[in-house]
Amino acid sequence: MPTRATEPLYRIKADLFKSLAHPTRIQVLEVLAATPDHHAGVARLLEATGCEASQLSQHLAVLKRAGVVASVRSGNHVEYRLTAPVVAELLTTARAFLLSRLAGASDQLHAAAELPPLPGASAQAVLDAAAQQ
Amino acid sequence: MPTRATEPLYRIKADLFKSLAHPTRIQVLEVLAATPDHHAGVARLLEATGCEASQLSQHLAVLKRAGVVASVRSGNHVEYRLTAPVVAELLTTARAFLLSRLAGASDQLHAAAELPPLPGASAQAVLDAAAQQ
DNA sequence: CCTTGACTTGATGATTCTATCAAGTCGTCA
DNA sequence: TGACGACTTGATAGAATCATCAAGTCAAGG
Repeated sequence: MPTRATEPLYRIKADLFKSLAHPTRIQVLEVLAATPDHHAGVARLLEATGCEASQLSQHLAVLKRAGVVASVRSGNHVEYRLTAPVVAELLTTARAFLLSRLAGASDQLHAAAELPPLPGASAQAVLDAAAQQ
Repeated sequence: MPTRATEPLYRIKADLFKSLAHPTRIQVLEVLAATPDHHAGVARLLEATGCEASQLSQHLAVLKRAGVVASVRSGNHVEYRLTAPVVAELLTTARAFLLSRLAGASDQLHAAAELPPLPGASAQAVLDAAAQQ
């Protein structure tokens, strides 16, 4: 039970976003979301983030406390996994927003300059390009 | 241009989530997302959040810096709006996760106790009930 | 003009987060 | 069993965030 039942939803939601509000933790979730079964070992996360073991461990603890990931000990090492596929959706939605913001800003600039957008620089093109990774 | 182009995406994403990581800011976004055209005046936000004007203003500034909302001055008062509909989607996805977590926890408890779930307490039922608000 | 209302901006102490380093746990293998 | 590897936990100094209060801007209305 990661949260108290008596807390209002907007507070719980804020805590969820707070658990995502760090670059290293985003990197971790991106790695997990990128694997077919949404899990990975600590070693994999260590090399992906390039940070110190204890630091990674603390960030993983934050994600675990938030109920975003869960861990399983497998012999001498530990595997982490997303607790729900919708977590990956959260990341892709965030990316969609960021890309729409870039595209929107670009469109705004072009509109302000009263020039047609460059070929391959439209909002859709940006999204298409990004979809390839 | 809310962010530098040279920053890696995971850092930009973390900054986005950081801008959402406060109860008052979530309340603001919920109010905006709940209106048909995704905008509302400061007075409306003030009464919805119940916080002091200067405090609200600072939270609005955070959201604006993150590019999540934009403001328009209309005579003597100011209107805020979501910069993109996908922001609302971010909130509903977060809620979907929280609900799936509750439902999942409930299912786990039932499984652990080796008892059948109560009628109306399944994951789907929780989601259905929540969909009504 | 100048006052008043609606917001925003600045400054400051208190709380919370983060990175670093030391120490601890828990399996495995010699 | 006892040393090593893989992680986790604790402690602490430094950085960032937040709430509060004072002061500032800006557009109507008198």
